[in-house]
Amino acid sequence: MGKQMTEMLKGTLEGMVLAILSVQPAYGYEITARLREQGFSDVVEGTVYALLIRVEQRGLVDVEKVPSEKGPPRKVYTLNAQGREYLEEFWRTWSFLAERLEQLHHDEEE
Amino acid sequence: MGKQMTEMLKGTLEGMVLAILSVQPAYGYEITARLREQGFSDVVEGTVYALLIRVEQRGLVDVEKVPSEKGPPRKVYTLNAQGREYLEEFWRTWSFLAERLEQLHHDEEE
DNA sequence: TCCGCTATTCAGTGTTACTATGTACCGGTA
DNA sequence: TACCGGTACATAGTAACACTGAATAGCGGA
Repeated sequence: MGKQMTEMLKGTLEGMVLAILSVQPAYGYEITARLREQGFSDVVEGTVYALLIRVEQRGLVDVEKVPSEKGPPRKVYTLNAQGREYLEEFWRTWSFLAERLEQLHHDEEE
Repeated sequence: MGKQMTEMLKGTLEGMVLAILSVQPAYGYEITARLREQGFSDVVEGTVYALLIRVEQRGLVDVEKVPSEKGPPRKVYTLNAQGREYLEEFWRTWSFLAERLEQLHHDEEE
């Protein structure tokens, strides 16, 4: 991944993680692995953990410690009602931006 | 506009400005006004000027001073060959991100 | 015992957009 | 002449966020 992607992820990575959590609860290491599998190859643990702490402090997710067979206990995050509201707002913002960008891309090719 | 949009613009605003310049040359004040008209209501001059200086220093645009009837001389920016390459890369990055987000949005609604 | 994988944490850095303010040029008007 | 509003650019300071790099810790297998 390049610098452009790094900058573009600012403001969208958070929404992506919340969207992942809206499908089903997950923990940091797992979320990171999933993102990397989907092509975001240099999203690293540190980034996701910091993000999870932020959304937790803002009250968008609930946390539960679950023991793991393979290592230290996992912190499993669940999207709560406030998080769902915030996620909806995220999609609205994203859609607005995506529409304008589509328009720009289209204009450019004429 | 909210905080979400502010964060999302990091990494996309630059591409948007370059896309505007790829259609036709323009100057800072004009670009700002156009963005604001299109709904990016709190993009301010200072932001765009700083961005234009950055892309100029990276050699993505050419600059020409043009006298104005209504005020101080305008700095008219034109996208050059290197800028076009960079813009193509921007669109590739954007498309990749947009596809994954569409997928996430879709998954979420099942 | 040591290594590799799982899993979390944290201090430090760089980039970017916004805030707030200042400078400067011009035309119109009182 | 003096002032004001609109045009146009510049810049120091701040906040937010993703990445770097390193540390800690638990578990199983060679």
